[in-house]
Amino acid sequence: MGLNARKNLILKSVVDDYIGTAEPVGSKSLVNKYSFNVSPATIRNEMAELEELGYLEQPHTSAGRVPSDKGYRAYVDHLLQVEDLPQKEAEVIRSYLRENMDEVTQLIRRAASVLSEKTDYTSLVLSPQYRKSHLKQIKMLMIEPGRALVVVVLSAGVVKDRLVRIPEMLDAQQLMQVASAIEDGLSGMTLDDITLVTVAAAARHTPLPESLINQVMYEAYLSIKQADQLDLYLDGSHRLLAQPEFQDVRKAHDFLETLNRDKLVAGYMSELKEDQDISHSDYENNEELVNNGTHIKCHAADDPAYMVRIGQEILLDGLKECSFITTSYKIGDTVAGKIGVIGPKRMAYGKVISHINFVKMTVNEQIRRLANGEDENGGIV
Amino acid sequence: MGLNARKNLILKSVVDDYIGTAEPVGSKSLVNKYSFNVSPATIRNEMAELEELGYLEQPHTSAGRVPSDKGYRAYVDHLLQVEDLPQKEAEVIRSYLRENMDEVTQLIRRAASVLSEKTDYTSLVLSPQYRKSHLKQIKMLMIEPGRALVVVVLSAGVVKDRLVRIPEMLDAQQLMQVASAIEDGLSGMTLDDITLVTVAAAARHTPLPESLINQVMYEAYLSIKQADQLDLYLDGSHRLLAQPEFQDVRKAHDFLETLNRDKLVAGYMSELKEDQDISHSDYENNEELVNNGTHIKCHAADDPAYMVRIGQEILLDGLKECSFITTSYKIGDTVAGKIGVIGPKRMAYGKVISHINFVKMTVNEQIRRLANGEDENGGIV
DNA sequence: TTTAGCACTCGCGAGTTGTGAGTGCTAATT
DNA sequence: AATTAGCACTCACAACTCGCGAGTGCTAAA
Repeated sequence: MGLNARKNLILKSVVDDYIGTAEPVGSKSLVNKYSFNVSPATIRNEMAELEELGYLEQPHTSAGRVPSDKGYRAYVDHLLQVEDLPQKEAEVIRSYLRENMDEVTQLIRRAASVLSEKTDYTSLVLSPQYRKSHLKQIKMLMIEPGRALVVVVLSAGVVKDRLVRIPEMLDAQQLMQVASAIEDGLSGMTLDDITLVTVAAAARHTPLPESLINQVMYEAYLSIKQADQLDLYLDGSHRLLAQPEFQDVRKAHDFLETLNRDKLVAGYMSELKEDQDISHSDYENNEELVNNGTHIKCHAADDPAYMVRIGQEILLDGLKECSFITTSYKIGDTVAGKIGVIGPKRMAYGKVISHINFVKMTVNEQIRRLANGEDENGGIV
Repeated sequence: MGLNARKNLILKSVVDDYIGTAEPVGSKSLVNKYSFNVSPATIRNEMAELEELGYLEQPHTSAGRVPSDKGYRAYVDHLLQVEDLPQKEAEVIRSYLRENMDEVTQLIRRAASVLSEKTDYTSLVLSPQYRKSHLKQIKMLMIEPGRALVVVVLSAGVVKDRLVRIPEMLDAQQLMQVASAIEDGLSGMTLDDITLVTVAAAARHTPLPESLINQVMYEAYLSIKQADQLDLYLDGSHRLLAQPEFQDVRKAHDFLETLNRDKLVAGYMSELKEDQDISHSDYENNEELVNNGTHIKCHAADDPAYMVRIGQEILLDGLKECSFITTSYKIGDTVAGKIGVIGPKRMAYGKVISHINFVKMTVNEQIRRLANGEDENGGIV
């Protein structure tokens, strides 16, 4: 199932053109715009074959042709060369992500915002998952009788906290005792491994009566568990309404409705795996195209590793008319959240990928900075 | 500029009908549906007069008529009787807002979500503003050398915190010293009154060298200032796309674009005043309608106090085709955030108002519970 | 004051037609 | 064998017409 060079070129041109115009592209206009040195008739024959092979489809007889999901897939996997971001653009983004930045949450929000703005599509950012992180500290701070702040510090250098109620008769001294008992018992464990039982066991190493401890212990447990809650940040959801494929309000409605179901989307995103099928195949130098039609390719060259889902490959119902490009950012070694851009299948893949890669790199860099306590200019404070 | 009883009835019927159908309503269908005991011709004459007075308008000659902003205003101010929520519906909402609730933020989010779902419009909830609250405590908790958590406790019983960097050489002991010096100097002041100067003055009551203190002091200041940051929660923005007035994608786009500008919308909402012009006027018992055409009425009977902005009265550009109903909820005595529903001008005012009132009451109630440490069933823990 | 009657208006949907960009097929050309 | 000119055909789309229906305002009679 290989394609010759000319078919590749035609396929690429069709996709490029369709990305630009959103109009079915025909043989004649193709010849005009891309200065092939063959006649429209030849292109026609080739296009007919491409259609037979499943890379193109016709909305109706005697309109031009439109890429199929498979066509987009081939385009993304083999025909697209991703360029680096222009220096100037890169600088703008970098400085926006550096300025006055002191919390991971804020960084992530800005990443979403800048991605959406620069690509003109909708961006999605998933907060990091801490399930595999280790608990480093757990402190409890008395706010007033009956209320305390539980502070959970994780190995990745991340701090989460939560306001809780505690028994009125517990004083600050006693609260600290319980907290440090729990900390002693749990520190070093991963969040996944901490259960109500382990917390209870740890808390029991205290001279205080159980009646006092129980509630504190339970709240501590909840606070720890809450630390790895997934948050989703969405930005620029209005932008897709400007795309011609969403002129139909019903589609726009369904799209937005799906996106607004945070938990569903967050769950889906967190399940996405990058390390799927990285066989670069024997495709090379635009000479031959190999595609088994189902595999999802991922560019694993470590740094610019992104993943593209096209159309039906997206398992969320309202988004099957879209393409979704994601990549992971890291806190520490393993903990990672995801950054993504969603747009029409007809999206400007090259542009989006280069932006998403750059944002991912900058976010990683910046997170490292925040953790190491460097200031905005890279020096140590 | 009074209206007689029949004109009022006609106006009310027109608005009711238009709310239901989104179609211009004509004299004949009006007579059919609402069993007036006069002929269409009479209604026509009355409607013509209502148009002359500015309460109705015609999209084009020989279509039916549609309420003008002024018409909606009269409807809302004088013709609408707001009913209480059915017991059953109320119970559903109340239990949803009570279940597993332990943070104000979570409560507010749920309030937005339930409001949007039950009304089928878009809801907006503004976090409380703490500018007038007093600082009660400020604690600093050492996380690791060079990093600390600043915890700010306000009079309303609200706790905010923020992760900051501090000089590496500062130890836990010293950090506490600085923190308690600042707390001593500032506690009792309102957030509005705290400035960099007052913080600096407070921090100076410490034996530590200035070089160490300065950064800590500055971070403390920022943390305090950040505590009264406005947050906006938006829910159900897709729902308005189902309304016929947003079939035009451009309108939908503009609407969403405006709503997505959090800071703009939050700023606008926070400026909204309820205590504007409460002259109930001499209108009574559907006998006479008085309206100066510009004033914005507000129902100030303390508990169900809401405010309605219609069309042009909304000062945000993308929302001038909408109506916006807001009310305030309270934390403690003075600190308040806002709850709002935005929909087409043709919105089901009665339904929305009764929902918003109930949600507001329940939120108030629930906040009191959270602050007093009562559990979900109303008992003391 | 109300209403019947009437001429008038105008959006809307259905039907018609022309145009243009596209197609596939075939036969001639390279 | 691959390419291309030529041609008949298809089909979405925009423009136009036309009739219908629901609405109007006005006038004159009840």
